[in-house]
Amino acid sequence: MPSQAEENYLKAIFKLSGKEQSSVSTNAIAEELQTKASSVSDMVKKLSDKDLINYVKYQGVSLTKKGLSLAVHIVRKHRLWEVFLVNHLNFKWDEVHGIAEQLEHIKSPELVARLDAFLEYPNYDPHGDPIPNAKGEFPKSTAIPLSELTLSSKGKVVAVEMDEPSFLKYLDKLNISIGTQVAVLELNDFDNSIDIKIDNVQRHISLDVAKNILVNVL
Amino acid sequence: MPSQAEENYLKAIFKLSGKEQSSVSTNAIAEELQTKASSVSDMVKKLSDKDLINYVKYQGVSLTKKGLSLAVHIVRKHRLWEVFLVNHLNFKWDEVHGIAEQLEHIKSPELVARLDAFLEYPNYDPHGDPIPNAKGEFPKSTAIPLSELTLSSKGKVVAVEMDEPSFLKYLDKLNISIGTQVAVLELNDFDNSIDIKIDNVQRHISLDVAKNILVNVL
DNA sequence: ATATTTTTTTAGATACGCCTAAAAATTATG
DNA sequence: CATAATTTTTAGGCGTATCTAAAAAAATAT
Repeated sequence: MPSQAEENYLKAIFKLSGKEQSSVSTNAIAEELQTKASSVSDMVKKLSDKDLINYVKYQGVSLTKKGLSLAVHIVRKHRLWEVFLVNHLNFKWDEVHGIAEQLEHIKSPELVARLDAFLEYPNYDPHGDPIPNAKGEFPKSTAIPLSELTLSSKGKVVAVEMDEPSFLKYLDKLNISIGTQVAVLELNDFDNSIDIKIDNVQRHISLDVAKNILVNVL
Repeated sequence: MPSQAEENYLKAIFKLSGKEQSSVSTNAIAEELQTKASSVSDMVKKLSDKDLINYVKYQGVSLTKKGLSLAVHIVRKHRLWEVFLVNHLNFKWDEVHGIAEQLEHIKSPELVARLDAFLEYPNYDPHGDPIPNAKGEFPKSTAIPLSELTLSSKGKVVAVEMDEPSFLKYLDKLNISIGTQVAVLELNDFDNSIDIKIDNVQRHISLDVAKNILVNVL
């Protein structure tokens, strides 16, 4: 049974690997987990011994089948708990990440199954992130980053890809939440910022922000 | 902030101290936590340094005000989660202890407050154990062990004082649950066992079992 | 292609929480 | 009350997870 620290490493590697599950560097993991590269080197050796990651010295790491399955299951628990916190305990979307980080380590398959049922098998968490099912399969998505919308096209916000409370509060201020419709008014070449219309109000957002907002093209 | 291990020690000391919060021996703690006396000696020193327990070598330990407050708060979390698991996730009363042992260590005062509200401020957990409020105050109780009922008196089961699944399943088999009415038919002096009537069926229970069932005299 | 910079690993240390074995203190017994 | 039995503590060790500092490897630049 993986320790809490091990689980956090697996989750970080999963997150950093992205869709293509590409190789991840020691430094990137250290940055993600706010720790030192030397600590990562140590841990990576252990995870490799346990056959949870593929690791060749100086060449980064990737998850094995076993490691991937574990990582996905932790993500599943994290997101299910977030749904519970927001939908049933009335937390706001920017308040739940830290608590879910703790809850995701609770070990009880039965609990996960019953929580999932209690929540009525949600497909997305409060940030619009997909929740893998018990088999580890993610719901299909056709969402693209807002930053890739073309001029004068429209989109509906379906997810945000950053959990930092400050970012989420910023979106609240802009009146952007899951379901919000946006229209692209202007693409500014010089800094790649975008002018958008929300609820008939014009807003200006940076590339960094636009990259972290996922939309379905309308 | 106390570690998970420290919290478990505080909880064990609280439990063993009983109502009068009397002094607890190293060995008793080791037994309760299924660990070695030497480990307890180590930990007890640390908790004493942190001013969470009173500790004089070779003379057992007791909780300080600070330690007591922490212990009560952990008990509060444990029991609130048990209510959630049974009332909302449909677990049976013998299935929740282990899961609650994990959940009780989640650190978020806001979560506890909201969970409490969601559960509608319960006073008792699924085993009938009292749930302290946010201030750490326990609901008053006039319950006594079934073993202290007098001949031909009646009582209503309000709590059971043992979490072991095997014990709880045994009670299920006897048709004893919270709310069950029992009448004392016979007190057997030789082994202190008791004959009781439940739902018009006669049952025979040992002193050990009777001690762990709390009743209100009717 | 050699030197410099960056990344990664190793070496050695620390805190935590546990263990076994042995010593010390306390309690029980003849 | 002295000796035996029990309880508790200490001493020393181990695994986990972290760190700093130094060495090694890889990537970059001149």
